[in-house]
Amino acid sequence: MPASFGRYVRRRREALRQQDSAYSVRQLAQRIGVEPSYLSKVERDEEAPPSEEKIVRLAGELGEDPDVLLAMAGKVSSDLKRIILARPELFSTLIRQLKDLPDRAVSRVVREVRDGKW
Amino acid sequence: MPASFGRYVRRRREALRQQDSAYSVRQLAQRIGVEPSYLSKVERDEEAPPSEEKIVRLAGELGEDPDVLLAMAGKVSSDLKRIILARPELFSTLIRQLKDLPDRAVSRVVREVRDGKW
DNA sequence: TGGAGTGTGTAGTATACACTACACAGCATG
DNA sequence: CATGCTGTGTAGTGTATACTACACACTCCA
Repeated sequence: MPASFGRYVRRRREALRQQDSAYSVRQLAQRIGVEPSYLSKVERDEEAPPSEEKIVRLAGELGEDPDVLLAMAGKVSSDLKRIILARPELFSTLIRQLKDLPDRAVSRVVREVRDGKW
Repeated sequence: MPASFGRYVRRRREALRQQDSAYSVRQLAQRIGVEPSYLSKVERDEEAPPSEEKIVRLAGELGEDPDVLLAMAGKVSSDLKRIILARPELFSTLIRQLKDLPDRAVSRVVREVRDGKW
């Protein structure tokens, strides 16, 4: 099973808290715009992960990649969705083709596209 | 604006209905597993599109690409989601890179990956 | 002319999502 | 010893999702 969202957030927050008292549940909750008790429950996986917007803000505060944090919450960023929805046949085919390729191969595609004259 | 989900389904169903009386609201609804009145409202865009499962069955009945029909409903197939969620950094980067490339270029990537020795 | 099939209107429901509001106990420190 | 901060428990809320159940009017045709 993948590391749970809440557990992961709690670890990150507590790590930052060592250096910076601004990372209490209360203060962090305030900065991302939720109630402390809610964040507390989320961190203990007693509540489901919050909305995309809050997760993105959380990622910002924790210095994490929003896409990765969203993934831990089982969500795909809505901007990625929009890209796929704009050309569903193309992207569906491509993504399914890449499904079983190793990371190295996918990375290579990423690089080729970035550098390339496609 | 994109063709609405309901309108599109209705057109498809009515087209098939010309040749085959099995494409009444009632019969089609039964085959996909919903109430006729619900399908009727969906087709008139009075109700939001149904769940992924029903849309996939609908696509099957109408001879449409499930991914395309799902896209019209603003949904990304859950199996695609799972693929992305398994490797969020990689797929997020790739998809964003492909965002502004023309269809031709994306198709080319699709072909290269299909044929290629990646 | 009545029985089957057509689409549709009204009303209601169960579940999930994404939270808030408030209270409370424990610790620390000035 | 009280003030302030820590995390957390309980209860409730508004909105969306994804439908069902039933009834009604109309048309076709045997």
